[in-house]
Amino acid sequence: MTPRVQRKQREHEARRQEILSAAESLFSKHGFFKTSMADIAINAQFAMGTLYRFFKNKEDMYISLVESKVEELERLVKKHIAGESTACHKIAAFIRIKLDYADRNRDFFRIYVSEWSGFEWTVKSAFGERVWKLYMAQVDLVAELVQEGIQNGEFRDVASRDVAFALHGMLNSTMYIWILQCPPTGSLVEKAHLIQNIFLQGIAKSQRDVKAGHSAI
Amino acid sequence: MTPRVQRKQREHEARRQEILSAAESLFSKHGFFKTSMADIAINAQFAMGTLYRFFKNKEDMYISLVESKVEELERLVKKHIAGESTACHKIAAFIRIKLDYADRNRDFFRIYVSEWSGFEWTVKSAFGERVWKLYMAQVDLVAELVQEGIQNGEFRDVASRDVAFALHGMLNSTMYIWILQCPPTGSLVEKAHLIQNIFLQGIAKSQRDVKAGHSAI
Amino acid sequence: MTPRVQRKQREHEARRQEILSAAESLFSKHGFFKTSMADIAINAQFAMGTLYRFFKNKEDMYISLVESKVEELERLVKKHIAGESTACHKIAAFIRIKLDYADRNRDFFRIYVSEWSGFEWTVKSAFGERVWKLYMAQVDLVAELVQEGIQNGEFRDVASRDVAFALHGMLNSTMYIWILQCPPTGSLVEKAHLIQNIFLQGIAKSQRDVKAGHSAI
Amino acid sequence: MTPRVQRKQREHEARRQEILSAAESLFSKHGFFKTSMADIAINAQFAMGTLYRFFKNKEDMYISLVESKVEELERLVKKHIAGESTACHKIAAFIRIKLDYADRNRDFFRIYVSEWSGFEWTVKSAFGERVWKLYMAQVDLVAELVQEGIQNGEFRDVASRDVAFALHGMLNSTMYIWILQCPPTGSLVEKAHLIQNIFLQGIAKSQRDVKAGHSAI
DNA sequence: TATGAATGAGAGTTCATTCAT
DNA sequence: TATGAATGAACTCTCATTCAT
Repeated sequence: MTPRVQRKQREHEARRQEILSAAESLFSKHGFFKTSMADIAINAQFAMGTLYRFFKNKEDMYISLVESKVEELERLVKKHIAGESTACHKIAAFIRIKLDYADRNRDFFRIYVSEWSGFEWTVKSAFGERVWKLYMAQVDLVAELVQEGIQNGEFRDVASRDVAFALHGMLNSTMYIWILQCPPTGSLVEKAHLIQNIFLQGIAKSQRDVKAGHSAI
Repeated sequence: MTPRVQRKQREHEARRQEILSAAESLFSKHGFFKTSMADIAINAQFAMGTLYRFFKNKEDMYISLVESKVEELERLVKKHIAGESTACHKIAAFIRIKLDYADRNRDFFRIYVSEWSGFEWTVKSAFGERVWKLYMAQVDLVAELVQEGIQNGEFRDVASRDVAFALHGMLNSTMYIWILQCPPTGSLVEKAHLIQNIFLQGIAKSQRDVKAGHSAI
Repeated sequence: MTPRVQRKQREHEARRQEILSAAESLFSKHGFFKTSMADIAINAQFAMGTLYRFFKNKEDMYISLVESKVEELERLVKKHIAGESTACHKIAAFIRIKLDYADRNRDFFRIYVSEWSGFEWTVKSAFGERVWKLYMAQVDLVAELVQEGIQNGEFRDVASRDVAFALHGMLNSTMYIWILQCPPTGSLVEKAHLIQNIFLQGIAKSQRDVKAGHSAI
Repeated sequence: MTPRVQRKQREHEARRQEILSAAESLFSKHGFFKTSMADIAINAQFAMGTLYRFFKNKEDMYISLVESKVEELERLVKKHIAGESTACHKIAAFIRIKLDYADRNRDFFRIYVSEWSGFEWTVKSAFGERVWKLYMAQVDLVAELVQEGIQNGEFRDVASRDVAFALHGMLNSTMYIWILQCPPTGSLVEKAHLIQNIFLQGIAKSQRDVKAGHSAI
């Protein structure tokens, strides 16, 4: 009986992915609110009722979608960082991987970016919290790498968490404008060098501090 | 008769602001879709029909709100930048002013940040385009300052527009997490130095290029 | 003081007519429900509140409009019929006058025709009854003429009221299609002969009865 | 599976008819605008949303209602006319059938008559055009019969289309007053003879033309 | 007396979710 | 287990009418 059960589970998972895939395409095009369950059902070629066998409700489906992708990204990031030696290289790898992943998951990242700096209703709701934690895990990962670099003497003494947020912002906005381009020009990974340079030089041990912006506003 | 008409106009404008203020508070808390016109009417202490004397529809109200604030910000930015000499100082001022403005307009910036990297439906719609242009004007302003700095020899030769986007991303994400804090700790302007340092050092003429992240992913 | 009061009354009546004229144009174009009081106010160049000084409400205005025109028509009809000798000639005059009046009051007759075989809500309502009675007065007038003709031996013995309704139907449908023509071709009075001929020959003393339509349906 | 699908379709059609029936009753009593979708839903014993599974919107429902009935009438008319020999008999049959149908579809004909000489908004709208064409098809049918009669020497040389309109007007107004009677007295078909006589004698080859109504108005 | 901004009930329509089949 | 018709609350927006000025 076990192999039978296994097959069932595999099929279940396959269906779930089909639904998520249809949802991803629609959410990315129209956003959460302008996408209806009926649309998703039609796109996924399932009956509306069936969607509710896989997801508690629309919000759950949305969160599950984001969650699964962010988890995949997290796995990728961790795997590649492990192979790098210095904090500098690790962060460079992080930047590269994230942009590459966005490159290959345009639809999803349209959602991701909106979401990241987006819907408070999500952040606050019980479900949203799950995604929020995943986001924070990424920020914390970078923050740790920065900390590591500070201790190694690679970077100067900066507020690691703030700096981590700044990096995420740079990545998001870079991804964002690239995603908005209707026929995407070039690949997103090409931008990796720029971000790496700004960020790593920006927090590198500097011979002299930048002196700017001291007049009251 | 003219003074009478003037008073009417003043009162009209005052009411409009009351409505926008109520809308700002609600949109910032619940987002565009989860805020109903009825909610706004109650909050603004007007009848629902009255809202439609001031705004064509819900979207128009939302866009008007964003537009007016972004325009105000733009005016502030331009005014303060004019007083600075080098590109470096100008950008530093830009960073400081934007964070300070967010500091003083928490509700609005919750909307702003969501919006910025957000709703495609807004970007695409006729109204949204107006706001989108204002956003882009800000990006272009920074891009020009960067260009100026490159020519002055303050910065190295970077893609000014990409770099401008990166800065906006940093600012947005910094503002975002600060805004999310429920009892806001400290002031947002305190973060200005960090952003200034990362960004300006990040694009400064470097004695040595950063060498990182060349392994294939 | 009396002349002053008279002038006031004259002015009042003039304003009333201006409003009715604006209303006529709009009601005829869009119908009762699709015409708003705001539209009428703008068209009449009065403030909305002013309309309510002249008419109790929208329905009252509508009914007043129909009433005044139908009364005018009734006066015209009575005046011209008085000059004719036989029932035949009187009915012919009736037909001619009505078509001529429609010819010169296109806007109104668009309303009239809709109304005649139209809104039961009007017929049933307290106001509608006033108009309904005016309509019936016209039918009764024709019925009396027919009766007169029967007694004179001009017409055969028909149910005068039913026949009167039939004539009104013919007139209305003839007016209706003519009114619908967007650039009106020819004049409506030209159709008078046809109607006169059909109707008067139709109820004339016939040498032989029409034999038709006796099979069960 | 086919029988199952068939049953579903039957049930679907049955529900559609239930809704149309409720709508017919309400539209006929209160007219299009004074009948709300909520009223119809309650009367049809369905939820409001359900109505929209069967009809795109309120207008579509209304038009569908009129259309289906008018089409049924058209089929009936064509069937019965086919069995008659002379133009005279055919027109007599047309009159009889239409009055009989109105007799048996009081509610609907209250709508029909209003509609016929009524709502321009309907005539102009995309949907209304469909109904308008059906009306015109009926007029054209009669016009052709008249033409036939003229060529056969049954009728004198009249403008067939104008005459067809006149007949429709007679029928409509006859139906109209009968429908308005609150407890209906007698049957409507009884009036058929009168209309037949007036119309057929009215356009019959006359030994002498009617001479009337030549004085200027 | 004339104004027109304010009102708020009520309209048509949508859509996440349920449940009998 | 899968279905999709049915649900009905909630939405945005309209407009006849009122009333303070």
